Amino acid sequence: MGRSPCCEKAHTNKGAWTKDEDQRLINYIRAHGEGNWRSLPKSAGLLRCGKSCRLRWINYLRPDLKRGNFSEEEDEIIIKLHSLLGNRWSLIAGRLPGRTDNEIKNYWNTHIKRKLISSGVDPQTHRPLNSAAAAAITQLDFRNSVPPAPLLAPPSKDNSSSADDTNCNSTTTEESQAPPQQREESGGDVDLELSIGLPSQDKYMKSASFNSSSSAESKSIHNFLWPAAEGVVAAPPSSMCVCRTLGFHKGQFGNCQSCNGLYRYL
DNA sequence: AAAGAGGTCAACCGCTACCCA
DNA sequence: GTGGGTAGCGGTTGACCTCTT
Repeated sequence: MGRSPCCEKAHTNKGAWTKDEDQRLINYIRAHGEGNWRSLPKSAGLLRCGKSCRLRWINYLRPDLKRGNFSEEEDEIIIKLHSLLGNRWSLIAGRLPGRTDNEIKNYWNTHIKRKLISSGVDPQTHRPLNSAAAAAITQLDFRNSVPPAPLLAPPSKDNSSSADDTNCNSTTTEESQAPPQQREESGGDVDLELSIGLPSQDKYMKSASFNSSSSAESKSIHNFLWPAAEGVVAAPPSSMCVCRTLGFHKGQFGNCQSCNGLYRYL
């Protein structure tokens, strides 16, 4: 029962990669490009599972990887994005050029979590630790009713659950990965105003979240991340653009009145 | 110096979404 | 519309490293 394994485990190496294996993989990808991971090991002369090759390349060998310590700025970005996206490491990584989802995930678990805890912030809810219990309860409530404010919405201190929010709503089916509720009253919290650029949208276009049909999860991510960078026109899949009801007309470009992002209403 | 504890991170695993015939 | 193959994701593991006693 179940699927056949992605490779013949009896004939594949596991564990740490050797320099020779790395070099073979690098050489092969330089010559043929990424993709077709299943057949790559054989073609490259590697006794590895395709999955393993892909991971090794993406997380370690890719030439555009930054590696090295995370800067304070990166820390802040990760914290902000995590507060909005939860454990969507690949999406978070997409906003940090040169960083991989695995790297960020590890960094989060080993450094940032601790940093937040030591500063009295719950790393899951991003709320002050002493109100974590209350936050958990509120979060459940929010999933059923009150959505969080969108990512780039102008700070609105007095309308935490306005009608606009209802249109740009965000729900998720994944309990453990639900974006924590935006806090509107927690003064000492992490500043959520995110003013970083969008280096590339390719990743989002390709990501499962964006390609999937209009799930609530997709709406959430689109709503948070799609607003275009300066000079960039974003054209989110129509099924996801929950903001279009807020002032767009079909075929037009414009700013979402709720999240202030640049959209095209398809 | 040695041993144990704790931290780090590369790699693996299992699941899901997507693509295409 | 369906099912198989594939890619990608997030969680977990375990080997290795560093620190502490």
